[in-house]
Amino acid sequence: MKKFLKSNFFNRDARIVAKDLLGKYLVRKVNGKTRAYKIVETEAYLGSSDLASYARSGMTKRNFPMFGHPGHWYVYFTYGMHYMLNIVVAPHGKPSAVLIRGVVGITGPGRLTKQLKIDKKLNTKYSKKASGLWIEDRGEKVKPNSIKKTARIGVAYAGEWAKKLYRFVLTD
DNA sequence: ACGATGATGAAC
DNA sequence: TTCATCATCGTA
Repeated sequence: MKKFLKSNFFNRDARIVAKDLLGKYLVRKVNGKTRAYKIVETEAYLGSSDLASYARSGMTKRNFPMFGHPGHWYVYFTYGMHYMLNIVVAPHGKPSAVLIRGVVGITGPGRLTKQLKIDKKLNTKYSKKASGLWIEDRGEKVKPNSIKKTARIGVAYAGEWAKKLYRFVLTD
């Protein structure tokens, strides 16, 4: 049973979406080949008050997709080398997103985008088959006690926000 | 464990 | 113009 995740799934609090994405499948179609990757690591980034989020200092040329509609991809370039894959969540106008950090077999957000050939061409595209990148629920149950909550990675500068347990990892 | 990498945006 | 960053790879 495959169920395509629509915008109503993403139109919720970033923390809820981040947790619910564990065990779902990121599906990538490139050059006619379709592959599915089980999501095992995510991070939630909240609105403009979240000091760890790029939305912290208002809208910029890079972060504007976060202000768009839930269910759109937000791909940004960082450290001059890596693309990061996020899905825009929460109601329209509230700049939040979920960073997809890892899937089964691929650890790390930069490696994920490299292996799946994800770059800025997908930025602001809607998560659907026609975009070549979408998310499916394949009916797999996730046990609540197999979800680990930790602090987010690489955000030590964010004061109190750095301590919040907004990273979700599927441990089995 | 540490430096190089080098786009983007903020602070100066 | 300088500095730090939602990371990763090479070298040690």
